[in-house]
Amino acid sequence: MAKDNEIISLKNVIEDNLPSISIDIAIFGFHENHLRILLLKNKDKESWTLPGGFIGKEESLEEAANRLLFSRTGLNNIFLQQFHAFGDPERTRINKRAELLKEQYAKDQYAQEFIEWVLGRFITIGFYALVEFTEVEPKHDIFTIECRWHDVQDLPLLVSDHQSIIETALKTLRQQLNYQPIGLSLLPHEFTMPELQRLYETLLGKTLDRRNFQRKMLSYKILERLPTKRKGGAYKAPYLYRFDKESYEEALQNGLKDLW
Amino acid sequence: MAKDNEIISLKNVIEDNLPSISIDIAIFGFHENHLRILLLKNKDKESWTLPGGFIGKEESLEEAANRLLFSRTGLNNIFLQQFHAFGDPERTRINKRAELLKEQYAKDQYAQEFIEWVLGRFITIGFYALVEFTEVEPKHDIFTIECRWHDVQDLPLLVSDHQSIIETALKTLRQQLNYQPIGLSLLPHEFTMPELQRLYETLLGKTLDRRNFQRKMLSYKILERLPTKRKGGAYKAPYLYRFDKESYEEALQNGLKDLW
DNA sequence: CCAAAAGTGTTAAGTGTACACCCATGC
DNA sequence: GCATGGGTGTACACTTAACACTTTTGG
Repeated sequence: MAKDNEIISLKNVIEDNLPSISIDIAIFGFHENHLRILLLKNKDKESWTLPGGFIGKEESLEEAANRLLFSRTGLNNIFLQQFHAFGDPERTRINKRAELLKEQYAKDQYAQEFIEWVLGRFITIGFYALVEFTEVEPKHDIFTIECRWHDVQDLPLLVSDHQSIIETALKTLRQQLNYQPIGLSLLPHEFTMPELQRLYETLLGKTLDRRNFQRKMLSYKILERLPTKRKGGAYKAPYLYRFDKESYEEALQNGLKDLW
Repeated sequence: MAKDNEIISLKNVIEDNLPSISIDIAIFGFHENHLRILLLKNKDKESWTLPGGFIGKEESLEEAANRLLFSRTGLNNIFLQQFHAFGDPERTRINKRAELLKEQYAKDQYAQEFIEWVLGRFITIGFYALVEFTEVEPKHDIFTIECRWHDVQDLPLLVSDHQSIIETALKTLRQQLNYQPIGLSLLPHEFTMPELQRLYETLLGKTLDRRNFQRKMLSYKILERLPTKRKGGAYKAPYLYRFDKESYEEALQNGLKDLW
């Protein structure tokens, strides 16, 4: 049975949001040389869902996306960008999440209204976000039972067209590698050159020459080499770097002369 | 006063389409070394509007965009691609088109319903289309009094955020020059190298070296030189070329190694 | 001292840029 | 023949790609 505040929030969903339109966000993080994506586990315990939600009647798309991103990660001021609208009429024809809710809240009038609303056709605006992996505190919502990272190479069963949304997001991410501050967004403030290289290699799906990578990266003049080195690891200690945000964004205006 | 079929069509607009979402299309053509865009003149005789419309309840975004494109140009199978969703809550706060209609159809119940519907907030999915200028037969709709080409360098007053939609479309067009069959879509089947160069120069907003342009273009192996030359003009007759569609699309997979 | 990783240097091959030259056409 | 535009060739600068060598660290 729904708790009071859940009932109220379900009722408000219809009143406060635009109909027929939703937002889904592919939230990417980078950890241990793997690109990860934040997913929510549905109550059916089988399928997973992209974080997402609806657009307030007085909210812009970007405001809504930032609000939704914050509610899953606890983060603000994150790189977030829309990349595609998904509007196949079949995409929300079967909505398992809502069907299950319908049974669960069978005696609840507001919930039933909500379920009818949410079972209708939706067009979703896909966003992708890039976050620093370690800063995220995943939080699931009332429709789901878990929120955690998945390797993009090893995705679980996803509802509706979310698999395809993720694939499009990844494709966009790769295409924009030289036009968006992707390194700055996915890595911690301080990182080593090999770490940056692993990120590029992961995103591009191929290995790069260590020496040429370093030279090219430095030639962009967007990195600041710090006096400290990373101690503790075996072998020679690598320098630490930090992005010079200003130079980075300036350089991205024309794109980092392509590329590998 | 509205004619019968207009009343019916207004009523059907609400019943047949998704609420809160629209489509606007920036239709580009290239003629006499100028990039043009197809615009509709509103009944106020002052402002212009992008071609657009709504999405049928069983239609995909692409189907809707193609239907709308056909209704303004008479063309099918045209290069058409979504590029951005515009969702500022202010963007449709003032809708002159609907306000004028409201007066005009004051005694008409269906029209009033329609006007209320259309005055609400809309999120619009922006598409851009590339057409062969000479093949288009511009047709205006019942909300407008004229449909004609405008030079993108010399745009008239536009409603709402349509100016900004056009600017975003142009920016996207330039960015995708090496990744989409833009030449093939905007030029006639047969064209000369200088004509192709003018197109690139216009899109990029800068002049290119004639000789290097030719060499680079030919190096892509996407052009077929025809035995005939363009007669009639003054001076030396240039060769005619035609895109090899298959090679072109294959080459675009990896992008035409950049670029000018 | 050795292995492994990081930093720097060198060079040949390839690409881009700027320009010189020749060809075709109309007047 | 000359002005104009179209087609081809070439030299040079610069970038890229491949690889050698040196330095640092833990064991």
